Amino acid sequence: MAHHCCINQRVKKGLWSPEEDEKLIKYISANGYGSWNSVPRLAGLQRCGKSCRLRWVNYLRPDLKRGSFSPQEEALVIELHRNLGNKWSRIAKHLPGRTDNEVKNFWNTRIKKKLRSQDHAIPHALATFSVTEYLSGSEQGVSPHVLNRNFNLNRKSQQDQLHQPPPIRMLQSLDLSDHRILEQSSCSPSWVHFPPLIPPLPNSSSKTWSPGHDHQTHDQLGPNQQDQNFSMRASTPQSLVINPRISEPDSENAILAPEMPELYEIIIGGINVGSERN
DNA sequence: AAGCCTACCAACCGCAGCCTC
DNA sequence: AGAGGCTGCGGTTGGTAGGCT
Repeated sequence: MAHHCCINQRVKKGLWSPEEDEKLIKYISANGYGSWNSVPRLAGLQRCGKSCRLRWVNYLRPDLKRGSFSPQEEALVIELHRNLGNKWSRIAKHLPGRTDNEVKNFWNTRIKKKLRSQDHAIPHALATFSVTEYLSGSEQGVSPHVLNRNFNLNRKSQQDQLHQPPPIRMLQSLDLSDHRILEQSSCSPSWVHFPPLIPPLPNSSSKTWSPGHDHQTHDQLGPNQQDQNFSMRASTPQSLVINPRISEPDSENAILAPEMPELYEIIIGGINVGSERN
């Protein structure tokens, strides 16, 4: 059955052309998105609204992080999946710049296989030292240096993988059930944080983003992605009204991490012990 | 060089849930 | 209360690139 938004429309399917992307970007840049169903008509696209939304959310959004998952993201995905199951959107909320689709693909293509190949599904690092454990340990004042000793970290190689700025905030959009789950696993959300991939919104009430902040690491982008990034910069105004329906992380409630100097090294070190990245 | 295999990922599909009337 | 519209989510598919034989 055709989706209701596609009924009575001659809609195109399949991959998006650069021209279509450009149209969608231009339209949303100028108007924001209120009703996805009206977007294709108003933007001059022969797509259904659902397809437009998906394209925007998964690919064209300016705050997306492209490129492969970092080891710390991988660790977080594994940990969150352990707690949340296949709740990709909820997992993705904890990974700024990543979409549910991206997380899902990442899980299905990489982690699942990796875990399967390593008896009992848990990478060495997480089997012996999970994010949760570290986090709860940190709260109890366990020195990262002690942990570093245990994992025999190679700081140089870790630094090479760290293309992230210092940690700032994470789990800022946790809902209550997420909090409960993390509490059950003795993990305090206030300690789970991650380098920001997009500039934090100025405040929670203004639903705007500024494409002027270009945080993408261009050398990680494929040619098509670079083109699209270029398009974004070329055509996007300084601010854009985002549909209020889309829930933004609540900056008011965002928990700023006080300091987490070596979390990355610890997680990365652990992961590198148990598995190699490709 | 050609064919096959595998990994990856963009996009689609169908359903559930929310909202409005 | 319930019907219809819409959005978001999770599962799945299909195309493509790269490696191997």
